[in-house]
Amino acid sequence: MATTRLRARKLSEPTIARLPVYQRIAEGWLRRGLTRIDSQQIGELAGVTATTVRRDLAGLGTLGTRGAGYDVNVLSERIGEALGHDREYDVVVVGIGNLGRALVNSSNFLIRGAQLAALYDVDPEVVGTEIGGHVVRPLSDPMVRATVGVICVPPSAAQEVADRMVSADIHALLNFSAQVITVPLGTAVHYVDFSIELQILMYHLNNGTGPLGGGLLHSLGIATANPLRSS
Amino acid sequence: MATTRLRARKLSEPTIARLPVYQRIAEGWLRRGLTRIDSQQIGELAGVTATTVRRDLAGLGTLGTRGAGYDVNVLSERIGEALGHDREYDVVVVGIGNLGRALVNSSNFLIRGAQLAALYDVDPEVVGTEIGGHVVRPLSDPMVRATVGVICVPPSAAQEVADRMVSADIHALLNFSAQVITVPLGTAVHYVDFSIELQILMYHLNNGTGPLGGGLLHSLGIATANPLRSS
DNA sequence: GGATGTGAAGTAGTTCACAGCC
DNA sequence: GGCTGTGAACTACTTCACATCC
Repeated sequence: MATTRLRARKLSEPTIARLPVYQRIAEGWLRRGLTRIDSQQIGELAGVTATTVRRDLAGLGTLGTRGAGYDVNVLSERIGEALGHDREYDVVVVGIGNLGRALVNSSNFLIRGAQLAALYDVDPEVVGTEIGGHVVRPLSDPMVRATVGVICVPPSAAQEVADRMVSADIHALLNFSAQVITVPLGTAVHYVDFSIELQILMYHLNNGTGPLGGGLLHSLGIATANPLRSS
Repeated sequence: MATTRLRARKLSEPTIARLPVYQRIAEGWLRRGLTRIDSQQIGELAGVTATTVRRDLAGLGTLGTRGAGYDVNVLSERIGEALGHDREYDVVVVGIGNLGRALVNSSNFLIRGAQLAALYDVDPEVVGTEIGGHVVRPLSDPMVRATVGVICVPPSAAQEVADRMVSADIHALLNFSAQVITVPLGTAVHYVDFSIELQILMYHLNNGTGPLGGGLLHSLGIATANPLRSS
């Protein structure tokens, strides 16, 4: 076997969450014409220590050069490989309100192998309109084949939409509704909840602790989302 | 000193991120007319173990009843206190595109003490229109007094907006733009990045690991956002 | 010289297992 | 009997410190 492919050393969950940030930083430097970066610089931009950066990157194999840091091109490429960006992921979005529209139109959402497969909504005003190069379909239509389902509907409709997606053999859901949903084992649900971020910020404001207070040098920010398992 | 008020046992970061979820669960039961819940049930709904739930809640003082679980009313109230929901937080939102609109109109964003103070945008088409009961102001206007600033502008404008907010004495920022920003020490920045959630999902899809694979019983979901410190 | 990559140490968070109370 | 609250054990992640290589 070649030594290059399949270095599937399994990455830790915190590492996986940081890699996209490092990649974005690398691309930023690339755009500005810079070719090398060191762990110290990445760390400052990402808000973590240089050691953490090095350990995270070491998990992808040897990709730095002792004494000279990392080549931003190599860096970006290897992170992409590790995260599986060389594959294509078909994404369906259900619920084309402001949020759904924001996601579809964002230059930052459907990237890195993720491509839009279809849009659905129930509102007759919205169905038939074209957004992001796709005509919005009625939710009553059969659901197209896809790998990832994005739920942007009001809480009351979230479970039903999730059920439809699971029936359509979609086993990775991104749920933006403030609604805990239940799915069969083997289906992954990631929750994105803006209000939780806000609440965490409020807690720290209220307590003078954490990222706010003067104390800490590297204010490690906090992530949120919430998981679920099946019944 | 009284034993009740100011049980400021400092909570761990993961705990803080889970409390809003527990609270939402409690309110869901309340709405359905149920009055008691146990750690097992909360855990199943939140996607964590019962032990974790109990340890999290123990941090708020004694609020359960041995043998009988938790009173959902008390639960919701105490979590609210712990997170500082009894105070009011003025929020300004800059960038009233689809995302800004989605946030302001969401029934889930400006809750629990957070209240909208002002909206800003640069687009003359948008300035002057009314959204969520507030007239959108031009960004050139002086920034109102507020506790939290929400950044929903394109990446290229993010740093400038952040600078404006910091000048206006806003020290807690929620950044939805895919742009790493720099702020003085003492200012907290939380990043919300949809694409990172999607990328984490893609990683797991690609590796059959984590929340997806059959193995784990409680698929612990993963949070994202990213922190930063100053220069 | 300078920055990576990594054993070893330290810290934080989770899970076990059970005593304590209703 | 049942479920909470918690010391003790364990696991995971981070940080230190330095040998290693360019």
